[in-house]
Amino acid sequence: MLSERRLEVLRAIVQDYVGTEEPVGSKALTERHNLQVSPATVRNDMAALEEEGYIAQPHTSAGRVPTDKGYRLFVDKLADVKPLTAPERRAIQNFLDGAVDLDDVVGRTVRLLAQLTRQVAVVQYPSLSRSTVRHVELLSLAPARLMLVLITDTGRVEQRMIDCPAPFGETSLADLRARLNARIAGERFPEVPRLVADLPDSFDADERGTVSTVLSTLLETLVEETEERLMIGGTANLTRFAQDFPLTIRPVLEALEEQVVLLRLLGEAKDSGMTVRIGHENAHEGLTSTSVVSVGYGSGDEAVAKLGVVGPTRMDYPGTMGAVRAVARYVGQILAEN
Amino acid sequence: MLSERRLEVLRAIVQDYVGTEEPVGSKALTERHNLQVSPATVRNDMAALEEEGYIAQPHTSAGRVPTDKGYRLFVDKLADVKPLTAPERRAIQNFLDGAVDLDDVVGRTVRLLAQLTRQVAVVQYPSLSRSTVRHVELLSLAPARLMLVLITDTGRVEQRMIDCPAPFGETSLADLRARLNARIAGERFPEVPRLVADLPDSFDADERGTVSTVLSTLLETLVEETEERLMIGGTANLTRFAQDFPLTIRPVLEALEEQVVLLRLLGEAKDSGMTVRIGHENAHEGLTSTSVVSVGYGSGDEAVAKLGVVGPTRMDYPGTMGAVRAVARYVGQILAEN
DNA sequence: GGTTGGCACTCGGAGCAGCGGAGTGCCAGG
DNA sequence: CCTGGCACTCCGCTGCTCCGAGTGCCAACC
Repeated sequence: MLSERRLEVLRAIVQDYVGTEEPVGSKALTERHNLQVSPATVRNDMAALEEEGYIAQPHTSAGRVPTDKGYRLFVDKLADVKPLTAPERRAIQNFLDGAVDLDDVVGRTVRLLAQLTRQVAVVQYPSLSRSTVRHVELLSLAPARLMLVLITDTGRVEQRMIDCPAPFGETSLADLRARLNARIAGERFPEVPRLVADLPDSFDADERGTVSTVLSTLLETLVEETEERLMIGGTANLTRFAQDFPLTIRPVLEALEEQVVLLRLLGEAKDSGMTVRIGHENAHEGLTSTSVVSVGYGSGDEAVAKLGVVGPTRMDYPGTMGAVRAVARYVGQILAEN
Repeated sequence: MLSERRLEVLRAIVQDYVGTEEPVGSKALTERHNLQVSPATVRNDMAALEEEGYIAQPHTSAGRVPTDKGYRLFVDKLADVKPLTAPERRAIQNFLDGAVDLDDVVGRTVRLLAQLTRQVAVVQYPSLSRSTVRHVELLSLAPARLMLVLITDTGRVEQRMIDCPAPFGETSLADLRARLNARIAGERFPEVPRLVADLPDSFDADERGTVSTVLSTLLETLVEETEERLMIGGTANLTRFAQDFPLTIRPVLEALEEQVVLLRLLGEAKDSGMTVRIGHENAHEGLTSTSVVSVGYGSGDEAVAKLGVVGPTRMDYPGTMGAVRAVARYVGQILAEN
């Protein structure tokens, strides 16, 4: 177990390094933090911390830099989430309140988060599987062509084109629409398959094909990979880390373009509470020198989706965590109002 | 007027520079293109081209590089749009055919375009003002809370929350919904304001307030800045130009994050035919060292929106133009099928 | 007049040496 | 266990030379 002072030294190293972006030496440490001990003592502590793998030196005669393990310890034990200032909170509120629909909410959230943290922001749309059905609409576009529109309590709208095996009359359509809504409106999505299973039986044989097609399209929207959507922003912030550039930034940009990667990233995070994944803790190899701070958000107690930021492992964790948590809270409120 | 051979020299310079990314000298030119003249002659031609402002040298003793004006001449006079290969066209078709809804179409198009051109792709959603109304849906969420859902012939779906001045009954709602659709379904959006202007008059006084609110929300969706949406992708391609990095890439990324900037950029392009804006021809200052190749796409003759790519002025114009045109065509087809 | 080879000149970039300074590890003394 | 002192390491900056690609110009040629 590390002594209290050594932890303090680690904390100081992390803070300084995050601030200056340069390896920090023993002398600078004693000057900027009043550790009440001499540089020589700090050097001994540093040697111990390095021994344990919490810090490392890039070159033999350079200062120390925290390792992933060091950041881990910092986040777990040494960092307090930094609450936002009152003006910041007001700004969030004002900015989000102007949103006109879900796309707008998500879009604004991304921009907001990117601006607050000065990092890349990722916001997931509310998951269908954790929402309830608000309404199902069926429109006839052509004699044998329907459009299915699905609306959730979180404001998400999904649409699908349907080619029917046979023409489907207006009255039958109204009938199907009514019965569908009667069964599933207000219900949670995972329940839907069970609730509609026997619906085709109550239709005439010549309509049953179309009804089945509609239902299978409906069910597909729930399992498909398109079920989960997300939006990212603030990629320009990546350019703030000018050192060894293309090498660092490129794999990150590539990873960010892969929705699948991002979804998996968010999926790995805990459902409740904030998750911080540091450097190599991220499975994707393009993201081994980045950290991901994410948290679930939702209108009620339960999270309907996640949001977070992606940044260099050398990031201001307390501040970032504070911003992420605050934004998630406000987004939850906005969703609840709708 | 420049002689035939000098134009040929300019073409060769552009092609070489685009290929090698390095200033091209007179000797290299004569070797790689069979110009049938000696380096000395080419030097004279180069001096003339430089005099006219088509090329420039980065440093006194370096090769020549095309200027924006040089690229302009190249694109206008010297370049043929390069058609895609048959496999490429098949790939496009296959890739786009799997789309399930409009978001998916746009998303796939962005990825496709980014991959084909190896540049940043921008795709605008079909503009509301150039679409026709397919259906308007009104849902009651709470006694005095409605949701308006607007569906266009291009598959776009817009939603808005509406707070009513007074509770609005189910039958009145059905009535309003029916009348709204009767009036505007199948009509072009710009006609809508005219078509619904007198609608409140036919309702009872106590309902008129809500009807007006609904209508004004409907009309707002048409003028709002959110009317135009777009999606971008392929930003990782920016990292391919490793030289003088952060300086180049950052303003571009920043510009790309500003939807407004991008919309203006696409808006400046011609409605029909392909538009190429080179370097300083772009108003936005972050984009003065990039070129934008854009074209309208649509299900019929008329363009409903635009798509394009953003890349360095040093880009393969024939290839890029070919890819952009081809993708626009296929997207138009897909939209027409829905 | 346009084209060509020759030639002197320019200048950026690679390669190398020197050195200054920040930082370290270790040791002896408090 | 802490501290000051000291020798050592090594990164990175500066200044230097040298090389070569590329140019402009000129005289000769067709």
